[in-house]
Amino acid sequence: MISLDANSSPTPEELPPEIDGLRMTKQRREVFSVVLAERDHPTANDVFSRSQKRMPTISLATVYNCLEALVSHGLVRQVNFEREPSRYCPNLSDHCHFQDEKTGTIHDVVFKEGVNLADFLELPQGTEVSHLEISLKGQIGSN
Amino acid sequence: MISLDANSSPTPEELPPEIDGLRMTKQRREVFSVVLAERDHPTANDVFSRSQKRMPTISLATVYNCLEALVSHGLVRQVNFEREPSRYCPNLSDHCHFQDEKTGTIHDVVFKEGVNLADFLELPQGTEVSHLEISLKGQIGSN
DNA sequence: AGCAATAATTGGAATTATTCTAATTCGAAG
DNA sequence: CTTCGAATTAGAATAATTCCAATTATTGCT
Ligand SMILES: [Mn+2]
Ligand SMILES: [Mn+2]
Ligand SMILES: [Zn+2]
Ligand SMILES: [Zn+2]
Repeated sequence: MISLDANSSPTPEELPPEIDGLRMTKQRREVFSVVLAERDHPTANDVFSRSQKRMPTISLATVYNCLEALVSHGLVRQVNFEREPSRYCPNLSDHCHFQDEKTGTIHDVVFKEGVNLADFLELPQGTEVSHLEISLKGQIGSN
Repeated sequence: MISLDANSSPTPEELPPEIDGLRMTKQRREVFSVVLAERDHPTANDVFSRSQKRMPTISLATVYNCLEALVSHGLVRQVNFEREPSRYCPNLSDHCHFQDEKTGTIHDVVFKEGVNLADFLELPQGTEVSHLEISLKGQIGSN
């Protein structure tokens, strides 16, 4: 289990050689550590440029490959806002996303204690939900 | 106010020359009537091919332009599932979307009586939500 | 260690939904 | 009827993402 402490995210070297059955290659560790390092929901391109600092030879294709591997193994979440480029989120707890229309900044939003989906949606009974995405946009109360 | 009765949607000719301050050109009426005709959440391309039946000279660019005009005037909703092409929905009531992973079919899902956003989300106080999108994927209980 | 098999990485090309551009056409208003 | 801003059009451009084929790295044997 990877620590998500706000003030100390693992360097690539600190990540184990395998997580959850996923082989952690040098590139995957780099990409994962970049996603873990900041909670700003970077795009693939953001991850690419940040990764290049430590690993100048990494390619954008590899960043996409690594992100896809991490997402499909449940280590990272992919976040979408309308037709904008996908963003990546290291927060695996149940949450959704709010984008400040002024700045573009994305904030994690958690569900209130003990609420669950079926409680507020009129879902056709027997429905098995495998994926849920809630995206909000608006303004932060600034006054 | 446009009728949304399941079994009689307006033909282009039946639509007025202006709705809500939006000038309804021949093409906009055609596109709007196509979106109103079926509740299957067509993509821009779907709308294009359906429109071409009645109006063979309409262009894809125009379909995009018309959909954009209709969406920004609140007459049609734009619906997104992850990175898939946008879809368009004539249902203006408060609802969200469920996509059957088997068939790709999209179903409208309504909120239970009297629930409201702030009731289940831990939103930073003072937040003004201007846009909300909830997208679900999964399987319909088939047994 | 040496070797074969397998998986990951890479640069560049391809894909594709959508947007842009510049020219033409339309239509409301006078 | 003319004018003029708005809408439509065909086609080019854009941009995020995926694909491809070649190279490189890693794993699992002997
Ligand atoms: Mn997702
Ligand atoms: Mn929307
Ligand atoms: Zn998040
Ligand atoms: Zn809908």
